Parts: sequence; C-alpha cells; structure tokens
Amino acid sequence: MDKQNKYFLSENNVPFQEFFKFGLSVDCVVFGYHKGQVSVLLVERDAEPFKGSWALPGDLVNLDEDMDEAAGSVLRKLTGLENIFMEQFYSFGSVQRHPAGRVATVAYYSLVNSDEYKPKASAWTKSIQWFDIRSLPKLAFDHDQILDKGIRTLQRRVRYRPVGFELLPTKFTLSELQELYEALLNAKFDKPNFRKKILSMELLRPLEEVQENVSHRPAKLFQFDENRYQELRKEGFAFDITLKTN
Amino acid sequence: MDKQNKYFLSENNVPFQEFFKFGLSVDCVVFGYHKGQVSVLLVERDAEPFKGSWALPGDLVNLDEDMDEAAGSVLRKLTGLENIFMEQFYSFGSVQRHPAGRVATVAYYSLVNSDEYKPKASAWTKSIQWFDIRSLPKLAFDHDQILDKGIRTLQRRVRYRPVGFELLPTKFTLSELQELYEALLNAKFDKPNFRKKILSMELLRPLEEVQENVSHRPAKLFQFDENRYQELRKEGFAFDITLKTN
DNA sequence: TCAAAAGTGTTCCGAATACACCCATGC
DNA sequence: GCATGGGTGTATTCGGAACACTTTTGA
Repeated sequence: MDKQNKYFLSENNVPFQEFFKFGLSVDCVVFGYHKGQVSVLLVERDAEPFKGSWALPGDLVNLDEDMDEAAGSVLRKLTGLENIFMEQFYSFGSVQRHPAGRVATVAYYSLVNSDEYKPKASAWTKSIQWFDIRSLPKLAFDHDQILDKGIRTLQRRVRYRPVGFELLPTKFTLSELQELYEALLNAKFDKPNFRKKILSMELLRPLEEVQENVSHRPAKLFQFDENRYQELRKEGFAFDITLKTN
Repeated sequence: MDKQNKYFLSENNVPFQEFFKFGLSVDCVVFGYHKGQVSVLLVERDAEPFKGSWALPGDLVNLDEDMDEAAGSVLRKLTGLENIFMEQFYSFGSVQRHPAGRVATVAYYSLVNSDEYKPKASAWTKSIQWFDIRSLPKLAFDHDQILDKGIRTLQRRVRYRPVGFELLPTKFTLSELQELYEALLNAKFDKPNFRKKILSMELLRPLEEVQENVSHRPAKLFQFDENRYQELRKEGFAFDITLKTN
C-alpha cells in the first residue's frame, strides 16, 4: 500500500486500493450478412443477471489479458469464430450499467460472412442466434445502446473504408456488392452509377470466373485487392462510396 | 461471494473477485488553437511513476463516478477548464501499460479556444503547458500513442463535423476559419473556393460587425449557427469540407 | 422467344477547381 | 499612393445523376 500510494497522489484522500475495484469487459457486435439481410449475433444468457435475456457476446477481461486479445477470445469461446475482422468502436462506463458491480465495457464490432457459419451455443449461453437488425429483441444490460451505436458506427465506416468486403465471400459479383451496401445503408442505388463508381477506384480485381447455375447472363466475379488499397492509401486516396440514394 | 458467483459463470474457474481488480482512468487530449498553431495541453507529473515526465491530463475514475463525468472532472481539476467540448475517441487496455497495476484508460479529446485560457498547475502536477503538436516531448505511459490517435481522430472528424468552431472565438472571420483548417489538416486551400464552400452550407451567420484596428480592409465577422446545423442535419445534410489542397 | 439480370453508353447538371480581378483600410 | 489582406466573378473541368439501351444466359 505504501509502495502503491506513491503512484497516485490524487486530491481526494481515497485509499489507493479503492481505485482497483473495477471490472472490465468486452462486448462484441458481430455483424453477418446473407442475401440482402444484415444480421447480428446474439446469445441467450444462461446466468444471472438477465438470465434468459438476449445479449451481445461478451465477457470479463482477465487481469493478465490484453483488451484486444480478450475481444478475440470472447468471439472464439462464445461463437467459435476465429480470425475475424474486429475493431473497437466505443466504451461504456456508467456507474449502474451492471447490477453486480462496477464494470466498464469496451465495445468491438466484427464482420463475418455468415453464409456458411452456423453458430452453436457454448459455456454460459443457452443459445446463440442471428437476428435481422431490423427486428431486434430487447437486450440485457445497456446492450441495446451498445448495439445501436455499433450499427451507426458500421454505417458510417462502411462508406469511408473498404470494410464491407469482410461481409462477402472472397469472390463476389458487383450486384452482390451493391445489395450489401443497400442493406447496410438502407438505401437504393442506380446500378450503372454504382458500378462506375466502384470500378473507377480500381480496388477490385476482376477474375476470369463467372457465376454458375443462374438462369440469366452470369455475372463476372471480383475480388477485393487489399494490396492495391494499401498502395492507393499511401498516395492519399480516400475510399468513399457516397452515392445518391434512389 | 456466493451471491456474486451466480452473476459470472465463466468457463475458467477464476474466483469472481479476481475480475474486479482493474483500475479505470480517463485521459484527455486537450486541443487548443491560437494564430495558426494547434497545440495540446500537457502536464508535468509530480508523482511516480514517470515523475517529471510530460503526460496527458488524466486520472483514475472513482467507483461512484460515471466515466463521462470523470472526464469532465479531470479537465476541471487539472486545468481549470469547464464546459468544454469533449468527446470520447478510443480506449487502451494492454496489460503492461501502467507500471502500478492493471489500468485501462478511456481517451477523450476536447477543444478549447486557447486565446484567453492561461493554464495553471494544480494538485499532483508540477506544471502545465501548451505544446505545438508539431514538436511534442516524449510522454509518460503509452500517452504518445494515445495522443497520436487523438490527433488523427480530430483530423478526420473535423472534416465531417462542424467541431472545428470550438477552437475559435465565437466571432471569427472566414480567413481565421480557413487558417484553422489549414493548421489542423496541415494543408493549404484556395481562398475563393474555401469561402464559397463554407458559405454555401449556410451554417455561418454573418454579423454586422467587422474587424477593428487592422491595416487593411476589415473582415466581416461570422458566427457558427448551431440551430441551423441541427435543422439541416434532420434533413439529411452532411457537413463536409473536403477541398483540394494546394 | 421470353424473362431476368448483367453490363454499357451518353447526355445533363452541378459542384469543385483555377485564376484573375476589385475593394477597403492604415500608414 | 501603396502595401496588405478582404472579398468577388467566371470560365473550365470533372464527376455524379439520370436514364435508355444492349448482351448473355436458362428455360
């Protein structure tokens, strides 16, 4: 205590240990996308408090664990997902946000191509499920607020950074890309203009392959070119798909 | 403990209390602006660790204090500033970022019209001082990293939200505004084009007043119209001052 | 041949750029 | 008058918007 007290000489005479009584958690807004629908992965809690309620996947951080690391662990343990795009977006720290004590939480969002991924419950979750972001249940804690902020953050970032591609399979058609943006931003774009805009950036590598088993002219497949993006960024290029919505 | 254990049934069998051993702090990047110079307020620490080093103003959060509230308090206690624009931007939580124990920190930035404000040291700070953001000292803890992220965040946000005005006096000339943006973004703009762009948004209310005691044609004074901005926002207007840099 | 979606081209319009020029003030 | 910044006008360019059109496939 003496050793510690010399570290924090704050005005108020609160003993040092009083400060080290916070819980720290990470919560994750996992976005998925499939055929025009943007969804979010929620878990059904099998523990108090809010047992039986839906909540964002999240957990307390261990003392010997970096925060970013913890975020990855949560995802792996609660959803089985690994090596997924993840980014911190906001932290929530009001006094009464957790009934069991003072817990601050750092929120991350991650992007998954939900096509193949079939979630499965684990540990202290009764079940786990995708929810369309247009019809969400009431959530535990302040997770409604966190999720809301997560959605807004994604909608903003997706316009200025090429993160949307994380929600698609590696190979995709331009129409699929357009549908994705329309779903994310809840808008409609003009097809020719969308194509021109996205192609003019020269971030998509056209493949030799085309769609198969479609009863119409098969579409060319494209792939996002990460290297190209990094190059352009160095030259001051700014990704931007602001287009007029119909 | 029994009561508490039912709240967190996580996979690992770490006792519940082990999770409530975090310190939580807030750190604040206070931006100031004066005559073409963007600066940041730093304090010289008068306590271990890093006694004598420059650091961002920050402090541990009290258990009964909301995080946002704490951010405001820090500013008031360490700098005397009150009712200042403040926004959270990122959190830092690696295990070893604080030598005294596990402390996660939530970073805020705030914007001050530094013209009149003369900082004065207080509490556990030896001194407090403005530093031009182009020549910064090495900082304590991971504050270099926090400050760097703060600067980048401001540079991004200032282009898409009318926050820059917080750095100017209530009444300002268009040239002053342009200089501010040029300093923030480290760029040069074409004067006629800058004016047209900013005036076309109709966010500035022209006043009847003009500059005084200048040995050239006196400039008109303007004022940012917050109400007008809120109106426009509802109609879908997006603030944007992306201009070609000369 | 028809439906369905892929994919292209062209005109129009507005906003950003580049740049020349005029205006008001103090000294 | 002239230096100094304030302030304006305009031709040009470029990119987004609107919209009509052609192409390729399966059935």
